[in-house]
Amino acid sequence: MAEQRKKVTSMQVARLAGVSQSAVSRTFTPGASVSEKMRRRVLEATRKLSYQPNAIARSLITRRSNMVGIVIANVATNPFYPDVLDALSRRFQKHGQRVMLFVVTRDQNLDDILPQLFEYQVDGILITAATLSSEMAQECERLGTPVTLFNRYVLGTRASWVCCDNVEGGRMVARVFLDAGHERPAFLAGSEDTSTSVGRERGFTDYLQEQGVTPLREVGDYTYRRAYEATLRLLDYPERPDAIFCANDIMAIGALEAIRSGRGLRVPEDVSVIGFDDISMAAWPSYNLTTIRQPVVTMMDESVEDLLRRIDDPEAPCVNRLIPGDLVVRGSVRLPKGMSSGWVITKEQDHE
Amino acid sequence: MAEQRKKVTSMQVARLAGVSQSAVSRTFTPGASVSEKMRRRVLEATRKLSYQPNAIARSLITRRSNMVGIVIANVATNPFYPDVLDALSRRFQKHGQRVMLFVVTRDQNLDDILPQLFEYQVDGILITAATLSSEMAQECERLGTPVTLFNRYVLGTRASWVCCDNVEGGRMVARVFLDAGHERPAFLAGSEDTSTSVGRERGFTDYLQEQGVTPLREVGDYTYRRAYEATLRLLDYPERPDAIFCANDIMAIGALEAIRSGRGLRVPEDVSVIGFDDISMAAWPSYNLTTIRQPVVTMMDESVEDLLRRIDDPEAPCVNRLIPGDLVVRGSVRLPKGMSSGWVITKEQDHE
DNA sequence: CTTCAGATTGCATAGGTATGCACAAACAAT
DNA sequence: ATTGTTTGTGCATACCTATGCAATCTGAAG
Repeated sequence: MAEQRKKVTSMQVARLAGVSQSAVSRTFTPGASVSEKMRRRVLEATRKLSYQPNAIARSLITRRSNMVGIVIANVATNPFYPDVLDALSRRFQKHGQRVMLFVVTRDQNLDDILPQLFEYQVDGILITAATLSSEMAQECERLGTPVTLFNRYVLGTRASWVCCDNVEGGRMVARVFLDAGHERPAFLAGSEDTSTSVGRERGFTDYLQEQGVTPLREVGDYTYRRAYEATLRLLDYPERPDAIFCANDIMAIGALEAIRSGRGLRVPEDVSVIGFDDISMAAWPSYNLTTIRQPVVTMMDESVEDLLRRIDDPEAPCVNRLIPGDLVVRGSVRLPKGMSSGWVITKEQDHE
Repeated sequence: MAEQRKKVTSMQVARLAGVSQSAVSRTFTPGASVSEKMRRRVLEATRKLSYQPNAIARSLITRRSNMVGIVIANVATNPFYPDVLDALSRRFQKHGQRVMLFVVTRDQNLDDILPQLFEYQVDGILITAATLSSEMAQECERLGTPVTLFNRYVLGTRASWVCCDNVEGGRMVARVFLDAGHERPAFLAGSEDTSTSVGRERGFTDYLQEQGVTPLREVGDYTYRRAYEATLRLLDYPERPDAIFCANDIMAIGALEAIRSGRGLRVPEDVSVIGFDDISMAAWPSYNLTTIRQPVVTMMDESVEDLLRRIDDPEAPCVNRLIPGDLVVRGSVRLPKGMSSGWVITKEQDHE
């Protein structure tokens, strides 16, 4: 095998096989019309030259890059998202789409990220844990690039979104707290500007208000550290809270650590804690965290399926899905009568 | 602004501005020769049409895709890697390289992944936590695509690698155990086929053997769950180990949980535990894990810098860097005389 | 006014592949 | 043998941008 520095092209393969360049192309195009004999000759020459089709050139002419953009935030701070990224990316790979990845910070503006995706002619964009400005949504629409939001939503734009029902999740938590006899619940918010934190808070607070209770409140910014500090502040209130709902699990774990190690209190005897997500750490014995489980598999299935469908058919309608989460009962919460640890309670079920 | 479904090209911009297509191209090529007047006219037309250069077409002619491939394993099972992915991807973005991501399983063969990267003409490849077959290494070399391995190494191929000094890390751990008076150390291996686990074990075991001690051994496969189970087995040995070195932190945490919650023993009174990586969870009060800190910032800086350099200059030599890690002393280990929790001990320092 | 250097611009082509179209070949049905 | 049908092949072109080269322009020096 000769030393070849230059890239080998379909033309060279064609020459070696004594056929036209079209024949080579067709050999690598599924469904194209090629005789078995020709295919064999082409593949033989391909092997000899170690030819590799050039996807860039193909994309240029087919106007299909077979790349999707994934934009994701919090990948390093919230264990929920590595799981999501892993699974999403595998699903796309399986369907023959390569992934162009952009890692952003939560507050970063996507207005300088999306243009880069457009430059590379991605077939679709999946945005996770970040928000789409309405100008950018409009730009996507103008270019005909489908966008799907995972765990965020936007109204009034032609974008799909798949989201856990945060409001209902918040309500479920409030109800458990009250049913267990807690009197001074608190909410530990994530990032103020995220629809997830806002939704979870609204469900939680609304339900409590309906029952005449007003929760305390601190902000943990969706990080372990800020949640730890915020929890210490909560515990120093004159009327110390006896139950804390944290807007995600990683904050709930920060809260647990602060309660036990920072203030020497016990969970759930002194303070109950409930989180949101059901990351795998939540089940570890040290935390044994009660939480709202995001229906993450369904969410991923639906968002990937939606994006692929809209790539194939630009006229396909957008999907807006709100999927309920389940309450997973573990040891970090004082139990209401008739409820046991290990239960998984869905919205429909009643537990009284 | 008119409804335009079709993609707008540099040709249309040129027409509107009354200039040649070359002028448009030069306007968007840094360092090209364009007068200020012309540039203004082109930008004006660009704005009017919302023109966006097509990176695919550009790549085709420049033979530079400005994309690097990142191949990563374990992203969902080991919190160390989301951190790495996050940081690597940001670094590449900052240097104007887009990231094409492939998430693989540890044991997955890269032989069907790398060709996909070649198809897309990536300028370079960074492989993390996965191994490169020698045929593939050769293929990369033939194509002139630089490859850098992060936390793995291969010998005898033209690939760079940047790696923590696993052997030396293992030795440091062995030494701490013996200095603290432990008599029945054990090693909890990661995946048998990874150079990281093998290296850490060799350093650990060799040092112990030199001192006449043979450690027990189980396999935790680099996952929390398997490590939990493996630790239970270790603890059931007739001669129960009094110190366990886990090949990474997530396994060490699994071990801690198994020791405490699974068997009701105390750490470090009954069993000392040391991990490897220093993920952020290691510092959480519940674990307070002594560990070998991977010099991850240096490792990332060097591997990114290496890859970018070799992209710019194909003749640049490969880099093979073995960077020592530091021992971070926390509460999960019985302390040798004269050593305190909170210390960070580097290889050079002596601690006796 | 002439000359010349330097800056700017357009022309034409290249980069590697896919595909419509026309044509050829093979084959079946009369 | 003739016609019609199906299948396979090649030619030529399109996709969109970057760039070498020649042509033109600008302005300063002589």
